[in-house]
Amino acid sequence: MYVSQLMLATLRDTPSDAEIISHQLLIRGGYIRRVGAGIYAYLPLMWRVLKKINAIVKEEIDATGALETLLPQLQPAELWKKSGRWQGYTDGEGIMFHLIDRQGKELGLGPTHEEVITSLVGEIVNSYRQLPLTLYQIQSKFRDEIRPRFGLMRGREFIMKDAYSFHSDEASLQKGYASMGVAYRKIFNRCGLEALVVDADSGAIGGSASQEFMIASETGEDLILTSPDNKYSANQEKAVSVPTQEVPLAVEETSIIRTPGQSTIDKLCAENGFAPSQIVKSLVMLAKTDDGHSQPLLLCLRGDHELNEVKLVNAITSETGKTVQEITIISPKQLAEQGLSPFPFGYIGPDIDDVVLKGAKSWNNNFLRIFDSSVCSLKKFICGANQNDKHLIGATWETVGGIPIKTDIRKAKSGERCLHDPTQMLQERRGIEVGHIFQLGQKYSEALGACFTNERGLQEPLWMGCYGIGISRLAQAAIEQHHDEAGMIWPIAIAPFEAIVVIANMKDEQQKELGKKFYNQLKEAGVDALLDDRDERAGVKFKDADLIGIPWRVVVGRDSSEGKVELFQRSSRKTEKLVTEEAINTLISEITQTKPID
RNA sequence: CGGGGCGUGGCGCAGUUUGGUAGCGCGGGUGCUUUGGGAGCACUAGGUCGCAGGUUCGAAUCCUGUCGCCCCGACCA
Repeated sequence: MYVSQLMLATLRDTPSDAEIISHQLLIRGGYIRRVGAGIYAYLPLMWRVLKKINAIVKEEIDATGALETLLPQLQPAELWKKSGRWQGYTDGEGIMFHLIDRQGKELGLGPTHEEVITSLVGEIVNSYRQLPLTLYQIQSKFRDEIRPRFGLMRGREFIMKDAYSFHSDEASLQKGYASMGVAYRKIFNRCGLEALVVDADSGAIGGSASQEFMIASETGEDLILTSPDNKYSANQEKAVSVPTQEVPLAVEETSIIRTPGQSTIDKLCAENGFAPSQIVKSLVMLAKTDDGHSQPLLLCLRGDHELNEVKLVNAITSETGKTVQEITIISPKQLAEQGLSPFPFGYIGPDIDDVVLKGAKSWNNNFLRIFDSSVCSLKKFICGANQNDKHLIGATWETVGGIPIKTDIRKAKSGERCLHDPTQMLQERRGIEVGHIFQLGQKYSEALGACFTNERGLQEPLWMGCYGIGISRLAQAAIEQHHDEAGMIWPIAIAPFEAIVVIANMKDEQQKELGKKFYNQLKEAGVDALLDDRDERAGVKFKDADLIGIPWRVVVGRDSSEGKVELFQRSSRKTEKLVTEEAINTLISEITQTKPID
């Protein structure tokens, strides 16, 4: 490919709406253009990168025995109603774009494909003899993100590889899940990326075991906790730890103290010399469930801990059997709307009476009380006295009415001890989620009636796994991980071109001729080469080559009269002057070395 | 959804406070010079200032509405 034919559109200025470096470089390098919020066009350079990633993904996923398909993006609502996800995905914070067609039928634009694939396989597969079976596809997905950002990182339309496996029993599912995990490691490896595997919450997709593949990056939206021995790593949403020891409260009697204006943990501690770990923090929140009910929550945590909303949602689900759509803090305004008297915010205790909810217009009339495990082990503590400007000091769980539901709803954080080895402390890093694998179990097959006949001749819902890779996100994450001041530095396996031949001065016939000859030889050797034949100054061409991140650059310039060219490696910035033949041989062997052996 | 900010040639921005009929840099085109790290000079094209109303002799500028986009937050009372 000649650069003059490439529609290369590099920008000198950094676009004002791009926040992170990878996003800026993608736009400056002419890889993508924004079409709308969270909607991007992949320009020719980008499409080449995506195709290279796709090829690697296909090879590795094919190698697991999976079959490639292409499923519809436009999906009837009734499928989603069957699985029970329509409401959650379209109401409130729902993420699915949806519409009504001219017949008045509801349709959704696929954010994921469990429903379609499950009902499809359920229709086609009848017997355990046809299992296991894995199908996958690479295509655009649509998600109406609350807030699209960072270019391709969180777009509303993005490219994803999704695979679904079907099994006749759990053991087979676990085997399939494991082999997909191995394939994922190979994929990220081959793409030249350092990926971390972490335990994860399965979130809206559901299911049991689940792991995420993270590209370590400061700009990542996820917080990861790892142990120094690397035996434990988890997304903070899921992470567990041994809480730090609390400061014991040396108080004999239970008493009420006046604490005006001390409605926060910080103020309370500052005024009275308390330690945050001696305080029981009581939060009142509201959970909207998929059956349309609003359930008030009373949550207790140690003063030095933070609520993990993901764990909370899971706790509510396992306690009530209902799916939580949304959790919000209860505001004075909401209380007024419910016709309730104001709560003593900032002074609420674990034993606040359900009476305060009596007469609520649309809420349940009792609190669902969930206490974090670590708060429950406090012998004596300080908590709100359920009256404005008053706290209870020296309280015990007996004096505040005992412990209702006790579970883990706390965020683990760095510096806390690991469960598997208490001598190790958790460390924090940020990551970009590029892959996620789940053992779904029978959740979807049950809901959609996708059954097979098992060895005993009985009908049984299919055992399922699902496995995603964000292709377009992965491409951008690669830049986040590989760049310098001058621009991108693509890992060679996913670079749009492997080498660029720069003719320094197009007016010099000798350079021009040698450059083209060199380029043609590279092409013949199977190298993905680019020839910069533009009538630009050499400096411009160097800047562009650096910016768009081509791994190897060959400069045919002033030394061409002696039959010499310059070989430049983008990643190491090393330059070598070589005679033409030697340069070609060196380059070809460097490039073919890094290609996988088929 | 809450808070903040921004919409002015293709891109990045100034001008808005104090209304007077639009400017700078980059980019584009032409010509000459230059030719190894985003060249120089000259000429040139390109904008009904997001959109719709209103105020005014006169609106990019003031008022009202509306649309779009960006950033922060949406968890500790």
